[in-house]
Amino acid sequence: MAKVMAAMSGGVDSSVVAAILKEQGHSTLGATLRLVEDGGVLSKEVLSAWEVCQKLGIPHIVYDMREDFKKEIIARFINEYEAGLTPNPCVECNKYIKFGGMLKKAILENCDYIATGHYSKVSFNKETGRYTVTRPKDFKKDQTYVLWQLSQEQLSRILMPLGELTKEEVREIAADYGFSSAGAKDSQDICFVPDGNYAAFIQSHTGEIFKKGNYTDIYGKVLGQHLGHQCYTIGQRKGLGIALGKPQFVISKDPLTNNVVLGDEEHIFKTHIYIKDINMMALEFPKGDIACTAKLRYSARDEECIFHPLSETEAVLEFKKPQRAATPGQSAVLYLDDLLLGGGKIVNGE
RNA sequence: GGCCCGGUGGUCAAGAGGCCUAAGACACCGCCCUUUCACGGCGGUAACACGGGUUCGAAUCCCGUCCGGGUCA
Repeated sequence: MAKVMAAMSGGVDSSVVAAILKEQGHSTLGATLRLVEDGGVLSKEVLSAWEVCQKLGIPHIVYDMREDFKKEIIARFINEYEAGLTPNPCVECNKYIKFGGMLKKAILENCDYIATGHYSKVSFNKETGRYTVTRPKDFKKDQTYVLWQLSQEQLSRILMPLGELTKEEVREIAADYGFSSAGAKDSQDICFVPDGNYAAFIQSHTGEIFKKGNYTDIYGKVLGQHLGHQCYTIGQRKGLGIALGKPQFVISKDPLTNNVVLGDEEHIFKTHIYIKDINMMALEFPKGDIACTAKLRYSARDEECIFHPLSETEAVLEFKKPQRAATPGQSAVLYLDDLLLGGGKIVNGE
């Protein structure tokens, strides 16, 4: 049996992970990360995780990773918005924090593995000699999208037991153990922006006050004023605060001129999406085209496309059907059926 | 100043005496969805500029006030 560190957020999923590991006979310890300025070491999340560990009779450790989180995640998040991009903080957090800093801590504790409550499967393919991620049993909860940046080294030390379970089953297990989180809601906004107002977060964090700018139509005609390009993302409809008689969507935005272009939804469908910073997981970086599927947002469906490599880190995705709102900064994640091939960051689409 | 138009919810806009306890669209708000930002689904708030008339009955007709726009010296 192995020694495993369970990443415990205090929620249902990670609590059940700890329970399963213990049940399987692994030498298990729970670990909770302090990432943001919150209720301190006695925050609700930490207490909940501690309580679960008490019930299971396993050790519980709290790691203070606020500095790393601030440097790697929050700073990057802010910089990307300022640059006119729409960041994916959860993807970065997995790469740098959960399977970065935390994995290092686990190794220091002589753990063989780190386990998380992601709904995804990790396995080793003997034929290719590579570790792979595949979609979970509960396809509705599929979280493979946020894992595309992980390296082989990281994957070799990761367990994701919830890949074999449905959310309902997880809740039942939690209830059986009497975990207080069993019935808790599982959705949330950006974890470091609890009220969901990321624009206010950036401004209070940097002391900056966003400059108002112009909404224009696709021909450049000024339609009205907006609150700063950072407040919008491609494809956005709600929250524009401007009445034009029909639904209007953000077509594009420019951080330099602070212009936000609005128009009909048809203008945001593109077939060719350029991506960069590609990480291939299930295979070596391909030399030629690959037919696969790709999804451009966490809660989007993956759609058929051809992956045309341009360099070792760049490619063009050519979709059969035009895709809605390919957004610079967001992740494009590639699949072959249920297998996560890898992914990249969207540069633009046309 | 004279004359002429027009003033309906946050915006645009139906309405031309009873069918209006006032349509619709967009916006806004709430809930759901969601480990990103978004999309989406469902629901909700909200108006006849003001004061007098006419009429059984007025957002709709008349008069005045106020406010816009135009026009004439």
